[in-house]
Amino acid sequence: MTVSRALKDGASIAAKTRNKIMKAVEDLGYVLDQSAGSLSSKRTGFVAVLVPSINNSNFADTARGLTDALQGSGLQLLLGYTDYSVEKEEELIESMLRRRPEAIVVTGGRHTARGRRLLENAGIPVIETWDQPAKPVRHVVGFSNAEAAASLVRHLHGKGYRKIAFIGGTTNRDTRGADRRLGYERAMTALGLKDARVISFGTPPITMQQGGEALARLIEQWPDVEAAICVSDLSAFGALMECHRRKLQVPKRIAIAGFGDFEISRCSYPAITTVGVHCYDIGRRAGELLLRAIEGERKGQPMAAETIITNYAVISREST
Amino acid sequence: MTVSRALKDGASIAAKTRNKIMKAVEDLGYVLDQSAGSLSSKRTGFVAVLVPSINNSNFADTARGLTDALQGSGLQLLLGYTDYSVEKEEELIESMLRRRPEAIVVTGGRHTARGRRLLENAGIPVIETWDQPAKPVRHVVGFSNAEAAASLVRHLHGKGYRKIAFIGGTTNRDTRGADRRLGYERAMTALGLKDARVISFGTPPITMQQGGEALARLIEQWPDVEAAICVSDLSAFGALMECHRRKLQVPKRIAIAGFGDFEISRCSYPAITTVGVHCYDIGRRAGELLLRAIEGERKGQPMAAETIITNYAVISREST
DNA sequence: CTGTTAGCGCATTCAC
DNA sequence: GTGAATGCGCTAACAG
Repeated sequence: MTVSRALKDGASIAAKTRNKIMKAVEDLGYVLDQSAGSLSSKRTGFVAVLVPSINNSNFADTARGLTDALQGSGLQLLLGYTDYSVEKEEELIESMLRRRPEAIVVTGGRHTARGRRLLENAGIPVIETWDQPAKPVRHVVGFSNAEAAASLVRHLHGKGYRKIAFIGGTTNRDTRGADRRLGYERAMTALGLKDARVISFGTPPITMQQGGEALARLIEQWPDVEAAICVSDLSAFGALMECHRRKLQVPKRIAIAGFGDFEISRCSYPAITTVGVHCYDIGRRAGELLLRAIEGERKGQPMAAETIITNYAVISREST
Repeated sequence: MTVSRALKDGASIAAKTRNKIMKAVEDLGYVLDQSAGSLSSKRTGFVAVLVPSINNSNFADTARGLTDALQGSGLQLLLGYTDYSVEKEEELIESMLRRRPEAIVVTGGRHTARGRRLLENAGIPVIETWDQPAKPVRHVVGFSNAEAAASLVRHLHGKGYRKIAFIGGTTNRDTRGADRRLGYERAMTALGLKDARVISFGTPPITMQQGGEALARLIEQWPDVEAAICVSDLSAFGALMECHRRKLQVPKRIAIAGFGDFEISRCSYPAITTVGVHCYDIGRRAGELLLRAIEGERKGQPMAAETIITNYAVISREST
């Protein structure tokens, strides 16, 4: 018991005893066993985080925001990749819960029925991010992808563009991508622009290269198109480079816009108009929310459900 | 005990008993507690993985390769970000070991003295990746960054370039970046090109934007430069876009090359010459190696140290 | 195929 | 400031 205390921080131990213990620890190469500690104390120090993917995506920034927020709290991320599938998400929720995380962060508000049930009954704080679900499980840190995309449509409309197309993936697996398309369609209708031009190409998340190929199709199918909104900056960049190859002037001949404000859209030439969505902040604020929620649980005073809507803004650049 | 068995896969349980148990599990919303299981069975099912960063970097691909390799093995990644610092790495090694991972994967062969000691005494398989250490702790999956960079220099030399510059970060924190610069310098000397032109700009990992700014400096300092090798594709892309802005023709006026074969170098216009390094495969093969090593440990037959050198190759594209 | 016993390595709780 | 007893929830090992 004395050793256990010596290895904690805020315990009262005689300096002499502590030194003796520390020397033994050093000599033996002793390392605390946290699984045993967790079992006994009922605190695992884990936070489960489920993201669709971590490669070339905004979610990497969100994960970093979370990591930073949890810095020094003694909590550790348990990261899982759903690969944009709610079925995979369900499996992951279950396997994560076996590790007894003290909170769980998921991406989006769509889950399988069982996945949702698992979340609801987990007995730990749940945070849904990157979305604004109609019926959240509990806490939310996100924004409406549909509304964000709509605001981009209105922005382009305000600049005089009328024949505006949307480039996205073929399925609705990427629910945020699907929401963006929905927002595009609604905004077009609301503006009296009847002929929505949607190119669906590639399994989400669509790559730079697929963005380029989609642009080729777009030009072929609707040669009179004036502007293309891409489901993400990566595909927008691919589309932009395809324009370079085809000697289509951007934005003179065709305007290109993306979504997400990746570094690439800031640095590319021309720089790409996009919707900035504060990926890092979503993680950061989710982390802060979660710290308060865990604190509440430990004290036996569960936190009331909280919804944080993060900002987004159209960032107008040279490509439109 | 019967319940415990019913929830495993390969146990012999009467179908009737199993159904009864499963029903109770469903009704109660029971979820196994794996920390308790780990304590008892001495298998945590964790694999610790330390990478410098996961944002916009090759390491995200390596992590994905590892994830894929471990798919279905029941092992779960415990990911940590060292932020390119060996001190942070040391801390992370220690905190990871408290979780009793069954293996640990680190990036690079440079560690603090204590970090190395912790790895050596951990009593689990250790894999160093992304490097070819002179004295590995145990297993290695990587390649020589210096040699890879040197081969790029020789490639450019073969194409007729002589005034070849190197753009990298200011410090040696990014040891792989530092190795690449070293390889560049050695190769220049070996080719009889005495005047190495090194631009050090920005804290590693250097961003697209910093790549652009570094190019501006390069042109200013050595207007006669013929080719620039950038420490990574991201900075190469930034440099390329800066050339666009300054109306410097690539590769006519100046050639640009990167490192890492990110998607961006394939898709940008002009496409960027780079060194392909199989990031995903490093993870994948580390994962496979680690599965064998863990299997060996469980059987009490530790695996002999193994070194897997992964391929790299100069990929010549339009930018040179 | 099912059940009993024991113990994994800690932290909680209480006694001194 | 230190220590003894106890149990966290599971699985290994063995018995039946």
